[in-house]
Amino acid sequence: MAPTSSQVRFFSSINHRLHLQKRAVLFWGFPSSSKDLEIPNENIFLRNKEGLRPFCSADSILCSADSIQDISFATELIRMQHWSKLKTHLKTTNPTTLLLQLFNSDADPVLILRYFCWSTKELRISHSLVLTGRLLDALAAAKEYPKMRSFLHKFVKNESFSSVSSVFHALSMSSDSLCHNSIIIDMLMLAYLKNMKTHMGFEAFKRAGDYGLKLSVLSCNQLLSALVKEGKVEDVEYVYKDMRRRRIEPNLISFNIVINGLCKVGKLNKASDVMEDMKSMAVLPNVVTYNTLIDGYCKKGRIGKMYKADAVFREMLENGIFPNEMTFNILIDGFCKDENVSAAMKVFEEMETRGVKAGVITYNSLINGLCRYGKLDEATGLRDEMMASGLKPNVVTYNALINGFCKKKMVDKARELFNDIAEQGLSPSVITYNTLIDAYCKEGRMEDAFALRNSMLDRGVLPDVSTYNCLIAGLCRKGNIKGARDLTNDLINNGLTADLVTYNILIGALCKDGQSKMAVRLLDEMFKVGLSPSHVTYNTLMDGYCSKGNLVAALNLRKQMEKEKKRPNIVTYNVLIKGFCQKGKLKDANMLLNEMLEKGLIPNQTTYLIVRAEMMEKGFVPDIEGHMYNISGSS
DNA sequence: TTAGGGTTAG
Repeated sequence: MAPTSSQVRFFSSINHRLHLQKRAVLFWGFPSSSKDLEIPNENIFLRNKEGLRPFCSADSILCSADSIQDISFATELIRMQHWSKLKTHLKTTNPTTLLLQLFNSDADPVLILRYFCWSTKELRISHSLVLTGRLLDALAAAKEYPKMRSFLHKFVKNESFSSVSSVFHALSMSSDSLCHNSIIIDMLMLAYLKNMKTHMGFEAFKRAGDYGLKLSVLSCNQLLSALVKEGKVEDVEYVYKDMRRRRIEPNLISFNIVINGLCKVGKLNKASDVMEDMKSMAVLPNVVTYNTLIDGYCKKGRIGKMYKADAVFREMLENGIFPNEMTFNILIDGFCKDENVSAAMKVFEEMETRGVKAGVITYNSLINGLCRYGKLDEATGLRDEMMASGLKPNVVTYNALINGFCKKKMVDKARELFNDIAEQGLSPSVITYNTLIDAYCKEGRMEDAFALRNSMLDRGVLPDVSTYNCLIAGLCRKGNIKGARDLTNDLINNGLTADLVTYNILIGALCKDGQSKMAVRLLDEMFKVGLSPSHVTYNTLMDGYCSKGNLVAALNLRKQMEKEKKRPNIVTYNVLIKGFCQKGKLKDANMLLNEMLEKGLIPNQTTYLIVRAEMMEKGFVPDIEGHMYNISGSS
């Protein structure tokens, strides 16, 4: 069989490509030794005087009567799955040559696939990427899509060394059908995504564009969704723009995913823009779109966020989209977290007016809101109301209540609720344990805390990094820094990773102990392990330096913080103002106070207390007359 | 293939 025109086109640069291929080790299977990594020569086309000619061509294989008999015999063995007989047959025939013969004889692609997989597994043969591409092309031509999917899934799962670029390269060598290659790459991208190899899926998306292959919206949506879950919103924006450039029309789901991604990182204006985009493309926002945007404003909005969330809700109603339970849950939770439980209760009433039934999550949000502000009787009452309406509290309901009692320092009452959980046929979650463990630690009852940690192990609930953080913080409060360090090592030995909170706790403890230098070492360590220090980290360290009177070091940290694109917040100013006041530098403190106000930061109760205690009592009148109203905050 | 609730650090 002569090479096709595309093969000729391709193989005009075969020598160069083969050289590259050998260097890049392009295989789909499992090499068992370095020897297996050598390129098999069955695929090599040799240059002769006439031009290009396959080494294993029709002349050399299929024109001999023996070969035809051989291939029919082998095909039959594969069809019957007589593998031991085929193994005997292969003592005289190279397995890869047989594969080529199967391709050239136009055998049923499903049979070729069967042989391909068997020879990979049983004979430990690593078929080249090009041959694998050829198999996929044959399967695509036969529209054997489920088989392709399952093959690609296994390939991606087992393949640990083939780069995305090598796969594309090989595919361009093995098939000249844009249509088949598009289908193959579309499925390959999905396989990467399903195997949690999002970065490879993203690369496949980009390369598909370079190669002019068309991807489906469905697969692009999966990519967008995976990127959102990994928090890679810049990549989400790239894919979204590129989809439009490549004329892959985004559908409602694509828009919803993109809006969600943007909302999750607080890019609310961009999210609104995307909503306008979709309208201009005649894709009308649905209840999910509105819920996503409302939730974005609730969770990531700044000043007046609930006003904006409510405005989006009203717009939704005007556009004739009916809110569902989730819409109300989002608003209720938003108002509760905005310290406005009464507004949340109004939404709860509106929900009923509009005929939307409250669910467990609705009650949980309200109960949690009430608990956060110490309204335990109302919270418990709502739990009873919930049960009366036929809804069964779940572990989240209990966690909210337990947390409420713990915050009110009623730990024994919280423990009673904890015991109720099992009676109700529910199981405490790791969060239930963490909440109680933290409460014990805060009361200094370390023995009870550790006993609870042990009992969770007995019940098969694995402690997570938060469990350790609560205990580490407990030990630090007792001044037991060594114990805290040991427990941190224990955390690591148990296969967990210290997180931002762990570092903040340890840094705080070291600062409190006067060991600011050691604390800064931990800050450096954070960068090394790829953790980004937060406001809490910097503020804690600055507080440590200020307590030691080292204002220069504290101000340097503020500079470093700003370099890291962290704008000083209210706590930063409170820490610095307190530091300057304690050093008697009241004018500097006052300058900081004004700077804070100029930046639009509204001083809180702590600021007020510092100013009153440190400045006014020393006879210094802060230059903030017009702002005193703000400073007293609640006045 | 898209949207909601509970824990830890200043």
